[in-house]
Amino acid sequence: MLEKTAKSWQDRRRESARQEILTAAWDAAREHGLGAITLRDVAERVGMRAPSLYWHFPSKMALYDAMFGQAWRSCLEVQTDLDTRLPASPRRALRMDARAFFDFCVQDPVRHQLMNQRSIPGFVPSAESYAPAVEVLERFRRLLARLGIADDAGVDLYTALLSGLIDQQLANDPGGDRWARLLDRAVDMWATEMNLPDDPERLTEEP
Amino acid sequence: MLEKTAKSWQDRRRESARQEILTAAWDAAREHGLGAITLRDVAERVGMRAPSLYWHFPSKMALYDAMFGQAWRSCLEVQTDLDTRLPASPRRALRMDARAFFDFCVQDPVRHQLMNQRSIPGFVPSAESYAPAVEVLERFRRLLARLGIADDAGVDLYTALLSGLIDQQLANDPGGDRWARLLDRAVDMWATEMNLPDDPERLTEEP
DNA sequence: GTCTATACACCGATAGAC
DNA sequence: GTCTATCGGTGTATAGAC
Repeated sequence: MLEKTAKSWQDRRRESARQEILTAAWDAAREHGLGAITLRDVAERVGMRAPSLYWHFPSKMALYDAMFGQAWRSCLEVQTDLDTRLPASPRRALRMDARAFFDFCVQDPVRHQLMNQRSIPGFVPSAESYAPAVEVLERFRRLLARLGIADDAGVDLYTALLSGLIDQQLANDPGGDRWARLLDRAVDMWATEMNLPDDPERLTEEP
Repeated sequence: MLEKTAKSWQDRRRESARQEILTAAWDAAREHGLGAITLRDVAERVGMRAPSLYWHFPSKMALYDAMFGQAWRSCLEVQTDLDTRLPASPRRALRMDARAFFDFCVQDPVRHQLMNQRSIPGFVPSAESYAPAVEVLERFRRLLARLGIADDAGVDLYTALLSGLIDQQLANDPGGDRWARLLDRAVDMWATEMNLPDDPERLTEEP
């Protein structure tokens, strides 16, 4: 059992090196733009030469892929941490959930670009890196199911609304709150469209 | 007077060359991705060498900028052409207007990426190229004003909703209609939020 | 005026020495 | 593991052909 999970000294050292490279890559992306990362720049930030990175990552795309997975795993963690703290009121729970996702995305524009836009030509996330993204959406579906909403089209409408607010905020008012302050109103508008009861604590009950 | 507007033979020839290069650039972008355009590829498509492009465009960014302006001018043309054909019913007018914009964006993913996402590191549209984009939004504000809506926050909510539907359609169901078929429902949801009357032909009249 | 040839610095990636 | 050396390809500047 231990042999399976325990990591050797080499493995941990290797993992730490990978992590250092990833951090440097995020820094480079935030400084010069996601699509403007260069391996020479990343290598210099960790005190290496560019070819040495190839021992840790098989290609530049693999580096992007690791960043993608890291971002979505971080997002999933934020969302699951929220599960225990959601209020009983459906609308208030929705508002808090939306706010958490909105803030997470707006907080790091470059991360959001990698997570939610296909802007790197030729980059396609691996199944492993994509898994936490699927899990985030699945978790949200379960939340809605608990609120009595199982309308798939309604969920699609919600994702469009939320991602639209995030994109507009980042594209047209970065650092501001012009769309951030519309979030509650948007969620309520959608909740009304979904026939979610207005305020009471209890969930809707189908006849 | 004629001297002012008429174009010399050289000007027209130059304009035609620029247009040929732009078309080749669009082709290259659709084939390899917007951010993966190379000047050598574009030049080859028009039967030139890469450095020759520099007589027509001062830089690669200027090429992107011309494409950006072309895309938004085309979008503005589609929208203004619509003005004369909008139905009297506010909701039906809104639905038709939204559909025209949605279709225009979804019809060409690469064009949409250039118009509405900041995915090319270092590219910032010039004031001249940005002007028709502003005009499209202004025209929409005027349309809403005619419908009795002057709520700026409401307009922001609308742009978020519409752009969100477009992005989701392109990102998660390219070539399909999973979000396209939600468009009317979304517009109606927003119209209700804006207290737009349900069906009658006449516009709302403020006291 | 319109384009080509040449050149340069930088890119991702590979081979092989240590 | 990390290095040096190197490859083909990139955007771009410039000199000069016609």
